Amino acid sequence: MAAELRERKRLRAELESVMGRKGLRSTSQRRLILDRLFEIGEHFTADDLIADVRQADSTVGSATVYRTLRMLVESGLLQEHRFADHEGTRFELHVGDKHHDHIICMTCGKIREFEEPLIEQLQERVAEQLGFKLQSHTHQLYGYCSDCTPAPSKSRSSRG
Amino acid sequence: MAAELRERKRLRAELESVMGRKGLRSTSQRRLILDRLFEIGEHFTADDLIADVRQADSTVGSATVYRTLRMLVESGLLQEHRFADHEGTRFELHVGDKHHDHIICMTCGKIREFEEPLIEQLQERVAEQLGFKLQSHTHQLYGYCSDCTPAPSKSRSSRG
DNA sequence: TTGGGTGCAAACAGTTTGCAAATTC
DNA sequence: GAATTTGCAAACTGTTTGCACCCAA
Repeated sequence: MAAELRERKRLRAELESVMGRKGLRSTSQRRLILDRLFEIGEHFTADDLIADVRQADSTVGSATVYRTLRMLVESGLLQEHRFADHEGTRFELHVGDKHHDHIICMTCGKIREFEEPLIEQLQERVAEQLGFKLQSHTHQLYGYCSDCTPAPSKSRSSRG
Repeated sequence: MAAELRERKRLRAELESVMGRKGLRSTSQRRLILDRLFEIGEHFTADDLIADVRQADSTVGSATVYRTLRMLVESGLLQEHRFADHEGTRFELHVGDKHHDHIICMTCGKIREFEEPLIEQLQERVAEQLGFKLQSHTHQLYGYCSDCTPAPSKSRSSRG
């Protein structure tokens, strides 16, 4: 969609301004990393991004990519996720105030997003009942997508 | 509660039987690890357990504890959690079919449990709508408990 | 010119693994 | 006695850090 493209441009502009304000410099590495990152889009790992960046410039060090990722997370432009139990951290562009959670296929690893305002409401209520001021949450569903049959055995129960 | 004690005994018995069936042996290390694990109860890390076990027997190797933990997770007796983004894995006894999720205080780290059947229902519906067969989920809320004031700055948005 | 940024290699945390010796069945 | 389990140390994965050099502002 065109809206998404516009959104990306806005994000990039916003980022430039954030970096400017913080006195962070615009280097060729950072520009390249951002290009690739906006291209990949969603749910990539640091390794994914490193490989991708190195295809364009094999001299970029992984530390630079890690440092840039951390900077972007701290600037609020990226979100970190730790999906299924032993995968590494995955990153995702944090677009405006829009919020969604994820459902992940246990066979093929496909990740779909969902929004459910009712769940969010209930979360507020639960927090309130326990005397907490809710700030954020993580919520992932795991299952089998329509393309995948359940793995033969290994029944799984929910983990909260 | 007495019910909990009974439940522990049942769990232990169940475990013995599972181990028996799998041809796993009952060693002094495993018995000690189980004792301490049932004592600690919930939301402990591998390190917590290792320290605790070593207080009783300083010769137990950490590999043994890790191996035992993995065995217990695979037997379905323990659940693994990865709470806030950069903490290590935490373990919890998996009691029967009872299920709960967690809310974590961002200041003091306190963990409270909650159950919300409506949320579980909505999760089913969401999965169905996306063509997934739901198998499990992780769901954590983050906020400030009644004993803790919000940290001065650092506003946080939700992460799914 | 000067502070931030870079690549490299080493450090790091948490966890797993190879192996010879010890233990359980 | 055969097979499993152990402790140790080394390996491994994902990530961070120290440092000398480099470069954008």
